[in-house]
Amino acid sequence: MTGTGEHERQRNPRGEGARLRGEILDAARELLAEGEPMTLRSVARRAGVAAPSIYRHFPDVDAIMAALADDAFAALTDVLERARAGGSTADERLIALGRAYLDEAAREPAVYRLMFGAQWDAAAALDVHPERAERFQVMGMNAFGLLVGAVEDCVRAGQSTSSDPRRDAAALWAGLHGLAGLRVAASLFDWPDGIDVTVIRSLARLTSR
Amino acid sequence: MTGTGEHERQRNPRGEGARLRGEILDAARELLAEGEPMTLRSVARRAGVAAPSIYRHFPDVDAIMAALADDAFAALTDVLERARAGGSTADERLIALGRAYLDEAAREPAVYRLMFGAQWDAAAALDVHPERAERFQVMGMNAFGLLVGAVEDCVRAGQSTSSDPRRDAAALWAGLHGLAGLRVAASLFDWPDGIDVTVIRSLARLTSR
DNA sequence: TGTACATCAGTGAACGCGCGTTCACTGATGTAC
DNA sequence: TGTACATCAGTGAACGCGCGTTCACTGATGTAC
Repeated sequence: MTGTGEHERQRNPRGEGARLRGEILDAARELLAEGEPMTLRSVARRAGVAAPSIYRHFPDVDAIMAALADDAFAALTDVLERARAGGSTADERLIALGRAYLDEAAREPAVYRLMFGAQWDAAAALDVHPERAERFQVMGMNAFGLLVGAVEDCVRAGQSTSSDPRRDAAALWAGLHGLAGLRVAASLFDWPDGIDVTVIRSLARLTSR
Repeated sequence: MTGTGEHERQRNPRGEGARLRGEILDAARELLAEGEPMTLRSVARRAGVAAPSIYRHFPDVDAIMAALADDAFAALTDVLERARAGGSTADERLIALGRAYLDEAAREPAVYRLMFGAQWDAAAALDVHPERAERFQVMGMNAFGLLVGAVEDCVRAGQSTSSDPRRDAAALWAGLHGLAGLRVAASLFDWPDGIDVTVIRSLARLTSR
């Protein structure tokens, strides 16, 4: 009994030290989701581990946040790619893509904010961690490429009047990002039903229905 | 000489103690703009004042942030109202309105994030400071009302095909919010020229040009 | 006109706390001989 | 098969620091008599 009543953590067996890494990330995600302050010590506490143990896996708290964002970018890209695969028509697929984006953002709003919330200013991050900033940019562009492709597909199928898919995909990205953010920030606002489809259809210039 | 080389602060004359309140807010705005940590002591330092002096004007740091947001909401509403007054046609006025929103957000992104960035979760804030949360909601709705009105004006003038101005104004709000946020967060992204007008025209369903 | 006093704006020192970081360590477990 | 040793996963105590908050205070200035 250590006095706190919490479960005694079992030390990981020999080859599996990396397991704690995952537990640290889970703990950080929990704190983020609960709006609790994220400090090295709070993460360690939540993970049920002494503070110095964090250093075996991360140089500092920022590295934990970066790892969280990395995972989240991968998950977002994955979700979007799967959404693009479903649906029978181009416009259905584009709408599914947009909704998947919104769902993924809503699933863990705090993590989404970490990715796109300008918590770490892009320009500043480029100075401090150029490789990290570049990786995020690449992952962001991959996701954006899926949007452009989906709009182009709709144009090709005669379901969008877009004359500049890249431009309209950028507008769509802004619309999705704004909707994702405002739905959290202005949760008391009475959002019209189907506002997500309204935004997607308008910005992608879909014609059907 | 106090050793730091900074200007010696002149104490305010008798009736003007409230002056420091403004200086504290300015200091907080500066720190926010620079991305510096905002603590009671850092604000006091920036204002050139001893830490306890803050208490004469604010009970805690959150109250300073709330005052900042209050001012910013007032400024936003003001800017939007003035934008609505200019322009000769309804659609010109709506576009001016949208651009004014974006300009105001870009002027002090950190303050804008304070207003709409879900830094303080609306639902939680409602528990802790009901009157503050309610005031923000009212001010947000005032600003939103201007958007709805501008879309309605365009419909009346035959310049928008919107059949549901409230819905389309909500979509427009999301688009503006997203554009404002992403332009800061993804500043390295190559945003197409005139993306702001593209978003406004699409979401407000403007017909002209 | 002079003076005692109240008020006002702001201070300096002190406190306890949680933080990040360091250090030498512990003790279980796999490995070499 | 037994045993010494290296490695690995994680710890506990300690440090200096900046934080929020309290307290009794200072000293200038307006006000009452």
